Amino acid sequence: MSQGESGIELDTSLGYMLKAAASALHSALEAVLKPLGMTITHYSCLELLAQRPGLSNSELARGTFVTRQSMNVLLQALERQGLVVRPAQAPVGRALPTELTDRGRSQLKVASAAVRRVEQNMLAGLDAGEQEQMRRLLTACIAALTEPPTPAT
Amino acid sequence: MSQGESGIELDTSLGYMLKAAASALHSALEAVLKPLGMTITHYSCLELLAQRPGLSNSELARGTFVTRQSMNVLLQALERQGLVVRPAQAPVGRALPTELTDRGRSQLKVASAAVRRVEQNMLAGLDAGEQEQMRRLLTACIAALTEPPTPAT
DNA sequence: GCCCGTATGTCAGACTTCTGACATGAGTCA
DNA sequence: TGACTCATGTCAGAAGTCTGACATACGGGC
Repeated sequence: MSQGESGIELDTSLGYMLKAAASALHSALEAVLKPLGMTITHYSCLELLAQRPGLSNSELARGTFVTRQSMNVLLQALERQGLVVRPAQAPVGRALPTELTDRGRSQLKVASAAVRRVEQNMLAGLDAGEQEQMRRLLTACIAALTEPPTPAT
Repeated sequence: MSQGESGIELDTSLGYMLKAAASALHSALEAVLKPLGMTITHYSCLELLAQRPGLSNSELARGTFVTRQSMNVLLQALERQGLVVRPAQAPVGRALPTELTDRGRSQLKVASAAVRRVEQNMLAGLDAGEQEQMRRLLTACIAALTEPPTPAT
């Protein structure tokens, strides 16, 4: 069980554990959203639009961690289903501000409740202090990965 | 900026932050592995085999968080490239124990070093205590998501 | 012994996301 | 004004992963 010290120790590697946690969350979300006829990206897009109405295709893509091409495909589907609307012409530049329809808002309401239950379940064993600590740690990781590779101080 | 209190607050949602962190890590890993001609799943498979030689297709799939069908496609490719080997016949049951070849080990060595650098960069701002705390928190989240949905105590 | 449930390996097709490419519009600067 | 850069929307094709299905092998209960 211990013959490869040159590699990364999977059982304690935070990178691996981060992937494991994200994967577990992904599966749990998929399980509750599937009965509602929604995918995770589908839900994420609606949730994002509810909190920040008028986001463009590219902005939605960044917020849901997919490419703008993928988001474009999804938005066209959501538009066909009457869940979101986009103006035929851009008011400024090329960006098309997207808005939720009543139908989109009502679908989101059900999904959002289900997602919130999953998140609360995930955090059931953590008190407020631990949750705040976790926010701190994740924020630090994101910043370190996003910012310049290795800024020599 | 604040008109939707019915949904999940994205800026503080640990579910969203978890996804953001995993996405940032994914991008960073992709960036260092691509020049080596490897994908993340490709690398994960090799790393897993280095630490636990003889894992079967299904076990590798679980360890890398993909389906066994996807892992099967990958394993066939790795076999063609001479990075892993599998016996033609199963020694017991149907499971085929997979092993790294010398070529696989040598490719992994380079990739593993690059991945370790990314992980260390991610954790650069965290001391040993904070890293241990993060392990605890992530483990708790995984357990809560994996175990029974909501066991009433 | 025999049936059944579970786990595995594998093939085939569909779906999702990605990469590559192109055109449009805004801003900067000479 | 004109050239350049950057961001955006969109189309087309490629790559990766998933779902569905089937055959095989082990183990338990009858």
